[in-house]
Amino acid sequence: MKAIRKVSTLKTRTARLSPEEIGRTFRERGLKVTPQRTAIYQTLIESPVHPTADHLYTQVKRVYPMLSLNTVYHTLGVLRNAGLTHEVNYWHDRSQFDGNINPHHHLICLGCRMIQDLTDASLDRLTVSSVRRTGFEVTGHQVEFYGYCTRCRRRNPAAKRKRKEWSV
Amino acid sequence: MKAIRKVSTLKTRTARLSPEEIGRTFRERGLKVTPQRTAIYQTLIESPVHPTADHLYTQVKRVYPMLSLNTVYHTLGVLRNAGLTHEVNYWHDRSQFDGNINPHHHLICLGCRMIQDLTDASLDRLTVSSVRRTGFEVTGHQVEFYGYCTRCRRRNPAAKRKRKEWSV
DNA sequence: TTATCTGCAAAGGCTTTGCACGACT
DNA sequence: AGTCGTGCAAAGCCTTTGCAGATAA
Repeated sequence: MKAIRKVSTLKTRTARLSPEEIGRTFRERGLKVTPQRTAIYQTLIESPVHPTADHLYTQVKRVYPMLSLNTVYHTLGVLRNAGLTHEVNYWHDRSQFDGNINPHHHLICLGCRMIQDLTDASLDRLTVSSVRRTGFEVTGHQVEFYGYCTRCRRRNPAAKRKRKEWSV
Repeated sequence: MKAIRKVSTLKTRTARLSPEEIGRTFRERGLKVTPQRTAIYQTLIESPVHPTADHLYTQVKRVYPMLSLNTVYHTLGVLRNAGLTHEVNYWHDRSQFDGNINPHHHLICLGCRMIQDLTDASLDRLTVSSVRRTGFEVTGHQVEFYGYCTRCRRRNPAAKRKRKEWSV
């Protein structure tokens, strides 16, 4: 596989939605509309940095000084369950280690959290030409495939699957 | 880009090294050779599941009942600094959220931990044919490019870079 | 011998849970 | 009115730090 030549874009600023649009989004998904929740979501989608809970807390607290960190966590959980946000590092609750130091990729089961190595020379050669223009120096890359392993599929077919809190 | 047709392999069992080979590996890198360390590393590289610290602790404790969890963490840190292991989810110390729910990929700065969105239709279409044979049902995927952002490169050129504890 | 490793204990940081009050539908 | 959200507090979990004794080079 050669370098990817298709158009790709780096997003430096995300969507800006009005509070009204956010309220509509919430109601569509059956979420109550509150000022804190609206502010947290707005801050999240406008942030270019994939903020932490504490980051959002600090930002939104400027507008709502009574805000508690707990509410931020709770709200993020609600947004996640509603499919309005993803956790970038959703396995944050524990570190996992990989003794394979050769380039490789991962198959990640969303059911049982199993991570399996995938070796594929084509994936090893992925590049994105547009990145070079941005000044970002790429030193490596890795592809993650998400899904369900055989055992989890047997135990829990797609039809009856519940969205796990850590799913993407 | 079409489905990748090159040979790819799923690793179900990892390397098996003798204690002597492990000892040599350690000495080559200036690490002391101890029974616990050898056992932890051997368990790590033989594990197909990308174990957690606790997982390794439980396993190795069967052979060395006096083993402490602290030693496992310390050893993993040493192995990581020596380049003998990577942390799969090296941002485990905090959750980060992404308000962009469209398919996209990430540029991750190992210097400042910045995560930037990368939209690229070609990357969106990646598939690995060999996965289908294994019974793993892929529901999504994502590419992570690691490296250094412009600011970190200016502040800390490649030549003087120290390996951060969270680097891959 | 000397640097470093191990194990115990305690601390630290982030996240979740429980509960009462308040707000949204 | 009823359900759900918010804020405070406390607990929980994982990981790191500090230190004394033990071990490898």
